[in-house]
Amino acid sequence: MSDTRFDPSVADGRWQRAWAEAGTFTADSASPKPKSYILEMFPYPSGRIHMGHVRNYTMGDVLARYQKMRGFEVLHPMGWDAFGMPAENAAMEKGVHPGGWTRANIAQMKAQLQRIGFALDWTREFATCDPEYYSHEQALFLDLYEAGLVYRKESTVNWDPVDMTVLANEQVIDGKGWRSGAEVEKRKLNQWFLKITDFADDLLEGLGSLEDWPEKVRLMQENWIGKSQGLEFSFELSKPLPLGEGVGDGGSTPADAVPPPPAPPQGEGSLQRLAVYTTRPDTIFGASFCAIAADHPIAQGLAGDPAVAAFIDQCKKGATTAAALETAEKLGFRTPITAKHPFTGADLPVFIANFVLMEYGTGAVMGVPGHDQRDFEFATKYGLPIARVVAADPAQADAPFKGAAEAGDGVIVNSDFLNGMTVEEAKQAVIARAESEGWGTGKTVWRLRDWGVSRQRYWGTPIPIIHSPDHGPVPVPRDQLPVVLPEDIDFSEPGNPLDRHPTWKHTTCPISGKPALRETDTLDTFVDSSWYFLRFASQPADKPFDPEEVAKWMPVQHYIGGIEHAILHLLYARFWTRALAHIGKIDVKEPFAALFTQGMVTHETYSRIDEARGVPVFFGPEDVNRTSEGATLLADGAPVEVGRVIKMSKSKKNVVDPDAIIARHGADAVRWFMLSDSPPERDLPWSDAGIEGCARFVQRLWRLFSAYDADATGEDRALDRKTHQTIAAVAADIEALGFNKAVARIYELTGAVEKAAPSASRSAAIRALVHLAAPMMPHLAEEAWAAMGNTTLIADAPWPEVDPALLVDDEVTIAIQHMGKLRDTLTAPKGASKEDLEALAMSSANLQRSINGAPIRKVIVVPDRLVNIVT
RNA sequence: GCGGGCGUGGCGGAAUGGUAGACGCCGGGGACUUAAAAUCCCCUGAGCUUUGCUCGUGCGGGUUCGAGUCCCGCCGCCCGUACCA
Repeated sequence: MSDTRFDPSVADGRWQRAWAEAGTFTADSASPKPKSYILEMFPYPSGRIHMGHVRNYTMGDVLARYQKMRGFEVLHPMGWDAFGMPAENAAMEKGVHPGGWTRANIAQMKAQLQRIGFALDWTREFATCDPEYYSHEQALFLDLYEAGLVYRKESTVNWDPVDMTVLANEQVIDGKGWRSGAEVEKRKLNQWFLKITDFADDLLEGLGSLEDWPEKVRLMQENWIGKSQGLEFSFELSKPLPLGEGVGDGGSTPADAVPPPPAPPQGEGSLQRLAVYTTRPDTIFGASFCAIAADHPIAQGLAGDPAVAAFIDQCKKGATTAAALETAEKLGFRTPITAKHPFTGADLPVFIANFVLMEYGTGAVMGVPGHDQRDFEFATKYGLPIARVVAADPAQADAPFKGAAEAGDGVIVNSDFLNGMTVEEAKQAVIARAESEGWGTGKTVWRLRDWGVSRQRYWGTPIPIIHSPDHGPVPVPRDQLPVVLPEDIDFSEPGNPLDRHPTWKHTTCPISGKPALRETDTLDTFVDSSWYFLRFASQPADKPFDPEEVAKWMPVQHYIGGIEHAILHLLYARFWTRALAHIGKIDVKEPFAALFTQGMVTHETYSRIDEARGVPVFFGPEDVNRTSEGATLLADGAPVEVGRVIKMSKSKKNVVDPDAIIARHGADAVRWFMLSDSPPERDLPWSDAGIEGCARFVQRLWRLFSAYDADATGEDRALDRKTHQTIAAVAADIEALGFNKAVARIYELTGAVEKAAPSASRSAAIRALVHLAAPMMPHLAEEAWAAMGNTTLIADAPWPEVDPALLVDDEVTIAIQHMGKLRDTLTAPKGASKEDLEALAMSSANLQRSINGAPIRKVIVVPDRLVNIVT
């Protein structure tokens, strides 16, 4: 070892080739070893790997390499979530083919990933746009279709009339299409849906078993599923209402389509009853009005009145953000209709109200101002009675309200037969009464909607359905799969190119043989990512996966990705896994045993205010000279404002390109930086000083490794202890995903070894350090391992054994306190008796000075830790 | 509004109720060098009457021999979100 510098530009490539040639990270499902499946969320092939990817995959890589060293057969695959809109946008803007654009991006990003030296099993790589992948997806879709989990229905979508395309909710900005800027229209289209609601209860219940998921994600999913229990019942209306035009379901999109609300019971050509849903049937005696949504059939029926129509219009204009809703005023329109209270017979006024949503429950509510804050505000504004029906105790039955509704628990008052019951008892009593008298039923309502999977786009998995003139929608026969996307495609006009293609959609009915049309919609890309982890585990040619192979690897032991997928992707994958289990394809319900959501990579921003326009102009870090005092622009040497540390984004120009950093400092320095300092779930602020420090440490370790002397003799017990304690601690930290702490331990041991005199212990410590560094800085570790004369790969080496006897020190530092304040520290033998420790403490001059002769009332001794004297 | 998270040096952050600030970055001083880079050593929470003492983990209380950690009440920031009946 004569080289004084570690040269990553040579070493990185050397070891990356060595791993590839040896198949070091190829997972063998036939291995007798215990299995470990480590997975990071696969990337969309946008064209470039960014720092967020690097951080995400580095964490998974450390786990994968560590698990391998611990004797597991590790599956750590990588692939590409390759369908989706950006490819079509590129096709429209640059005239390239979406497939070609995607393939080129994949090639580029794969090369980038390989330069970072990730321990990936590239033999299992696939892209979701491979016909080999999506053909199996089509087969699974048909399996679910046959199991009755797929259905078709008319649903409203956001339609961009200029681009002639459907927009997701996120693509509608202020009511206009994000690309065209055109006013978005509501359109009704026949769309395919997956029955995720069949699994709502199971998906909710399953969250309880996911102990290694972040509490936050479980709560988000719980809220999204949104289970509530209550009573659905109907009021008799004072006068029948003629049915008007425009009765239909509310606005919705493919992503969260809304089934038509249960139609209120109807008389002949009229509405005689008003159905409402409440989670507080116990408060029914407090109802003083009813409120219906602006698009409720009754409101629509009254829309012939210009005043009603105007009010409905006003409701639709309201803002939808949470912040806006919070301050939005409750608005109502009093209709001439009244509703008869089922117990008191009182006539309650029926309002059209802006705070009632057609999409939830029945689109109508009973208003109980005393015990619902919205109803309280509404009643206050429109002078409606506010009755108390729940009180802290019966004596408070007529206590006044203090400016707000009381939604809490208590005892029922002013409520006839419910008086004296608890809230819970009264709920049950009212539901029982309603059911026995036939005017209502107990009901569970879910927020979760069925999953609309139709997309009017080219670059996705074709939905394997044929629309027959005689037999309606018919599944494509299995022997005709896959339905492959046509290559000759024209993006020169707006709209779905599949629909416009001259021949593709023309086929024959599988039943009658008569001419028929293919479904031209493609599947939501979330379908692609709902089962890719199964395909990684097993990829036979003739079917989506082999259940026995899948069983060897699943569930994923560590799933790592961004919090932005907390709901949709993770819920859909959980649903899809359950659906496959439901039809007997697999024997696992929860795909991801543990989930980890990593923080973002952030960077400070550099900007100047453009005087003319009054807006900030941002500069990239490469154009700025940053010192500890501030920052100046390289171009003119004048200062720029150093802004907050925020997520890297192109618009703020605070992006750092991984390739440039790797070229400069090597893969290991970047990997080390990704693991250092910040806890992995928190944001990681990128800084030049930080990466330079990491690059320095790589060299510092290299110098230490270069000083390795296999023949050194002599024992250094203290260093042996430090070594073994560090091995154990780093292992525990990695297993807990506390990478920043593992990094700190390695720094500590490095410092200790550097200071130690040559000995066999020191050489052993250096060997241990090479192993500890191997999962994090694999290129450096391999280079050092080879230089030490090994002909094997350290990636294949076992994690060092720990001698338990060396984990405990034989001397400990005892804190000497007086009244809980530190007065001295003394060393004592490990395991010294309480009496000895007390005597030792009393010998401390500092302690005696502090006590100053005061009588000792109590002595607290914590063995091996401290002595506290109380006076 | 609701739900979740966070608040510790100049910065990122450590700390099973038991020595607050591990480790890294920045900064200061020194060694080596003709010089620079690289490297190495020392210092680096504030203050004071400096063998030591006082203060100090967002604020105010409490529990405890002992609180960054537990409890109660506030404040601030971040993320999520659904006026869900």
